[in-house]
Amino acid sequence: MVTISDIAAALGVTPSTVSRALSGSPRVKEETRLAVEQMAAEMGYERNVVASNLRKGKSDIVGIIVPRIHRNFFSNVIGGAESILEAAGYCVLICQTHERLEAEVKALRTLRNNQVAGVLISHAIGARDGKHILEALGSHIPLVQFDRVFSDLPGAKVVSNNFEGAYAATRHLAEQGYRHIGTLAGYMNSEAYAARLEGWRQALRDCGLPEGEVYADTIVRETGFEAGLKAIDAGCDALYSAGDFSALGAVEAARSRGLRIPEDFGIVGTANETFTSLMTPSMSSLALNPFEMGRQAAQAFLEGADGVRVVPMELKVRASSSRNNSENQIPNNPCLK
Amino acid sequence: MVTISDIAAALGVTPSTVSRALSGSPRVKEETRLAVEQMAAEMGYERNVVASNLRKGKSDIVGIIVPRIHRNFFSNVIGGAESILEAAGYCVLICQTHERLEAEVKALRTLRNNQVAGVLISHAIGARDGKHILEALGSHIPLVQFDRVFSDLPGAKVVSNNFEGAYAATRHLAEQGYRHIGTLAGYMNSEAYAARLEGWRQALRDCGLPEGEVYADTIVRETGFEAGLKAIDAGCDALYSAGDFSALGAVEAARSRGLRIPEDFGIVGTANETFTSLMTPSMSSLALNPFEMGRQAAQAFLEGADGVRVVPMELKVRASSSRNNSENQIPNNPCLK
DNA sequence: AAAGCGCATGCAAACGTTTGTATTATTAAA
DNA sequence: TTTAATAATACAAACGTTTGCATGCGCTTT
Repeated sequence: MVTISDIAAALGVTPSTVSRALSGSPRVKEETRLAVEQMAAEMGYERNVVASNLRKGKSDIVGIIVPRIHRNFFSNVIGGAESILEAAGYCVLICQTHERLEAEVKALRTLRNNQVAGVLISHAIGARDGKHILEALGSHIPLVQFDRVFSDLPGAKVVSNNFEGAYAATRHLAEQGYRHIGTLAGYMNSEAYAARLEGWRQALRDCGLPEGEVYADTIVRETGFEAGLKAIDAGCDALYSAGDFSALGAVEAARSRGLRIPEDFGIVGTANETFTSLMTPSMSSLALNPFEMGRQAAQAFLEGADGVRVVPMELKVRASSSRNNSENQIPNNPCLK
Repeated sequence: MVTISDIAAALGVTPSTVSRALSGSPRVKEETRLAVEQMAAEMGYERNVVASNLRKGKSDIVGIIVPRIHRNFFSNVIGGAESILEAAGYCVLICQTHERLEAEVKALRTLRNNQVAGVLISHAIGARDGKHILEALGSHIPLVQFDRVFSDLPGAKVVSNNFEGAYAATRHLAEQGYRHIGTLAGYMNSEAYAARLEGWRQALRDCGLPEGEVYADTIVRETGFEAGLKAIDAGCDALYSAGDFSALGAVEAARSRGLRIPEDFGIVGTANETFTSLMTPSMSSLALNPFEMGRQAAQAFLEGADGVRVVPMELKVRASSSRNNSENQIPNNPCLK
């Protein structure tokens, strides 16, 4: 491997001059810089980033910690963050926690030990608060949280307008003539899920509908199925689900009870997973905007800005909630596109 | 940050002894090791891996380069590799190429500059051969290729039994009584797709069916739709598709021509994407075993072994190819479970 | 008792870069 | 022409770890 010393020797200058020339310091003559650059190219020099990182005390790596990369949402966040970070000369190191707190702590340790320039994180369900996070990461590495955030942690946060989104979804169900709208809620230690629950609740109130059933901690297909059965037996004719997989379970529950969708039973999920548009009937879903959230998180890191950024959600109306009862339409639903 | 020198000073020994103690060298007394470990824990020491990497000339990072992380296949490969590598004390750095050769080359450069311990890669469609790869990565970093491999590159390779899998899928269609079976093939510069094409061809021969239509370079939904229309117009009553998304497109094409699935038109995709089991009718698919491929790739890296490892595929028979024409069943199809 | 050996540790040089300070060459001002 | 100021480069010390070689000590062997 060719080093700056090799280049320096070849040109009869010192390594420091070469270093400065290559990093664009104004302390070298233009002529020298050109000579250095040409020689570097000629000799096939590439900067040893490990040495550089050691000396500078930080690297050009940004860590991204997510529960699972194969979730559409997270892989798109990563894509969005990557698009910004790559352009800014960073490379990204991706860690999965599989929803386990220990894995999250371990990932933070690993990133700290690698002296990453910053960390973008969406917490594992297993994480209850921000204490461990700060302890594991230390306080001098910039931290940006997205989607699943802890308000007690410092640094920037990027979230969806979960309240407004769930409100719009629920209101849409009401417009379609459903009158007994329950919800498949997520984990209540997550602010995002809590906000969706409140949005659902508020929409019911505003539409003059009775309080609906809440089925908490239903995130996956299986629990969605079970909760779906319970909801149907309790008399629900529609569900707003805070997740798509649980919504899918509920669809199967409705089918197993012989209900037609959307005629007898309506459903709106959340996250706009790929399968929602491919299944039959296609499923309405409250889409997050993960790519934009990733972009915003990366921007927040680059700018070193604190504060909360809100990325709007968008309701994708599909077959599972489209009864077309136009007489029930509530005009001017602001969130409905 | 506390360093080994701090620990050494606190104990009245030298940094070298501390270093040896912490890395489990047999050259320190058991007693000393204990004292060092206790002091390290007490002072909250954590090894500076950047410095360590610089000195050792390599890191504990393994790079994984894939076209897109959100593809089910790749995210599962990553999961499999992670499960092995993490246990072995490595952490993984994931890079996406978005199917672009330049991005692949850039990722390899980045990994090399970070002195990763090894690279696991599945090539971008844009990559034509292994020349650029070796040039960008250098020759002293172990390289393991999976799924999309170039035989002209050194190092281990992990592939599916594409020929046998496609053979089984096609034969299954023949068993179900389909008589005019075309194929939606992938890109022919990929050995995996080429092998699937041959498996399809061989199955037709062995089943005494006429040569079928080949629609190459159809990988995505749109091209699958167009090729599907052509296939139907050409008289096909079934398709083996080398991808699931193109198979989905073909399903939509059949629908648009008023054909019933599976009664009038049969289809088997490849990859077993999530949506295949969720759509209606559910789609048969030739499942890859990505998690196992990831495990094998990681193992190959750890063992430093060259050679090719073959991971078997599994045909998932679902509604899109199930006419239940039992009189046409070919007994003892070895690949059919 | 001297020589030989093995064990535990110390010493010091690396790994390749960055950067504060010192030095020299160049130009401008007096 | 001398002096001051500035530009360009050189010098050298870091960053924290690892590791070959040297050292010293206590023990066995002849």
